[in-house]
Amino acid sequence: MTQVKPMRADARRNYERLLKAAAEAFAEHGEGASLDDIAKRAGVGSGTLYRHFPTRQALLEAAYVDRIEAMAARADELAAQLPPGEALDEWLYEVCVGTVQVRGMKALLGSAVTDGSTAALTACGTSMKGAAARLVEAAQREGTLRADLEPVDLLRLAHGVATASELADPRGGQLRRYLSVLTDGLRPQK
Amino acid sequence: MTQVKPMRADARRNYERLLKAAAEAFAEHGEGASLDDIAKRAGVGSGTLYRHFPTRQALLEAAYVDRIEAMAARADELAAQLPPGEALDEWLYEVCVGTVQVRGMKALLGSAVTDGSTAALTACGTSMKGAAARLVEAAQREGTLRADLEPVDLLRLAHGVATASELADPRGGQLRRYLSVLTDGLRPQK
DNA sequence: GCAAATCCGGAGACTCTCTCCGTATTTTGT
DNA sequence: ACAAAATACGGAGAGAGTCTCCGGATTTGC
Repeated sequence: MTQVKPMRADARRNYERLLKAAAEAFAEHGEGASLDDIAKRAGVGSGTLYRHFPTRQALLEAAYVDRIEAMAARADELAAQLPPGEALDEWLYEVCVGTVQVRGMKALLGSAVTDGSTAALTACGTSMKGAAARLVEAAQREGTLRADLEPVDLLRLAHGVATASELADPRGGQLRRYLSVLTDGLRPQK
Repeated sequence: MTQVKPMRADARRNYERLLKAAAEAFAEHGEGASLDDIAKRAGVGSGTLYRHFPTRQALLEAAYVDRIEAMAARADELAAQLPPGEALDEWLYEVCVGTVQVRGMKALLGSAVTDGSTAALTACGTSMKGAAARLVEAAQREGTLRADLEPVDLLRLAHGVATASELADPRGGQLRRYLSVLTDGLRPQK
């Protein structure tokens, strides 16, 4: 699923530089980092940036695919070593931590689970939904997760908890407490 | 707690016009509406806008105080006609609906419950926290609400649920379902 | 090595925010 | 009623970003 035609050498070089510059800039200034500034850091014209990454989302995603894939992979690790319900809880926690700690991640994960967004069919959205689906199915089978929720619902709710926790403390000090409300609410009620 | 010195006549007139224009613009374009455009709609120079409302938050708050106060008052109405736990649930639902339906409200309520924000001590923040506090205390006394949550925590969590629900559907179609996860999680667990 | 294909750069047109200060309006004092 | 003092107005313009456009530079294929 790589380029049909391989990229021209200079194009590939600039692409890589942009990715590196973007990662730095997003880490430093958050999702709102200046795009022209990223181009400058990469030693590239702004036209080049916009050609490779037509939207901020596209750049954000390209800069963070690795982390996203790691998160998704982590779901299976947890599934292998914990009972389904606990695996899900722990995974949601880790997702929230990533959302809160990695600047720019929130916007990316948010748009990945936004219904109707053109970004809905992005790679990272697919990975995360897939990972969530595996945990969700197991937990529902086990009976420790309400049956009326789909994988994407959990991702959205986790996003909401991360948001709430940022209101209290940008560094996530309240995350565990807020998340526990969510995880309690995820259990089937008698 | 009105102006110490009464405002000059033209100042008051412009203030009112700005408020009306702002309400329209926020309703139309959301919290990000152009401020210069609001000034233009009001038939006023941009300097005048910034003099009356130094920040976007200030304008947002001034434009929506009424609604916020109504929300806060609604808490007491509900408390008077429902058992504490249900009153709280219903109030949270109404707050979320307002958050989702009234464009610009989300930003306002969000900053009102943000710790460390200078906006933390705004009038609307105070009203909402006060209203929440009354419901929370009653519900905790009754034993239908976890003891480890403060009023402001609930406002933040509601904000998170509203956010999650917007990811699914900007018109709030999933709000009830998502909120039910929160309200279930708010019960003390055995 | 050369033509064709591809990609680059950055000027520039827009949009938005926010400040500054000469000018205009209102209020006050008599 | 009128001048002086107090107060408020307005909009030009600086600054920061976004995003496009296309003449010119690079790379590739042969």
